[in-house]
Amino acid sequence: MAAKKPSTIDLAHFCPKYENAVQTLGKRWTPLIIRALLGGSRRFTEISDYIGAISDRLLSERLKELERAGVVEKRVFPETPVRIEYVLSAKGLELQGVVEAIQRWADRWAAAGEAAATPGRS
Amino acid sequence: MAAKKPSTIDLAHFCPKYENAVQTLGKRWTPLIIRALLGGSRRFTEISDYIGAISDRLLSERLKELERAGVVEKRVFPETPVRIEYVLSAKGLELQGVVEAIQRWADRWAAAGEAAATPGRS
DNA sequence: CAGGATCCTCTTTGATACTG
DNA sequence: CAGTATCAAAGAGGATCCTG
Repeated sequence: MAAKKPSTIDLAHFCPKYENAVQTLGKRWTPLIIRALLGGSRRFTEISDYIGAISDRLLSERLKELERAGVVEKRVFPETPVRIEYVLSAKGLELQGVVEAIQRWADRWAAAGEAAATPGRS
Repeated sequence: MAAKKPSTIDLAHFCPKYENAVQTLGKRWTPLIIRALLGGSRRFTEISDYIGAISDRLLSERLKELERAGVVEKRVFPETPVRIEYVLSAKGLELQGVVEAIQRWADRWAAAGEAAATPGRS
């Protein structure tokens, strides 16, 4: 079993936009980065601290991806030493709805099906 | 650079629920599987056809993960040959909000920042 | 501070083949 | 039909060292 037939069920489904979005947002750390930036512009180290366990390499990589996707903007302040801040673009800000939807779902179903779960804040 | 300071920004942020949800939903193919099942119960092959490029091994793996997470239920009909259908649980059905949020975002920002993009349906 | 460059390891994925 | 088993290749992730 592996052949790809044209499919039996109606395919009013193929949605490159959705798949694209999922691919952009679904990578590891990305949702956390978005969440970190919803609070306003942040510096590299702040985001890193916020997330905690991410490596510099990955954070750098994700930020670049998000920049390319037009979700995040990078602001460079020519001070000394240079200060750099990341902020959500208009496109990025609208992700708040997605983040909230996930949050609501997570809150509602916390521990329902998984381990007893930690009382952790939401 | 790697030290973990208590962080400068306020951390009313640590949210295991959100992270958990993201981890469950963020794996490759999962969002597509959810989407496939929002249309009702589907058989293994139907989901496979719907998604198109997923391998049996992966689909099987994802379905089991989703079952464990309480998002999907497996129905076995003791016919001959046996028929098996997958359907979203109550918990899974509530993911519609998440899917829609992503969908709205994707539609609004299609191709804004990425390649010209295909005209593909949403 | 804000990363870039490397190296190396652990997963994930995708073919393929086989089963009840 | 509905998977499971196996395996090799690809990719993601982490740690470390190094700049401007």
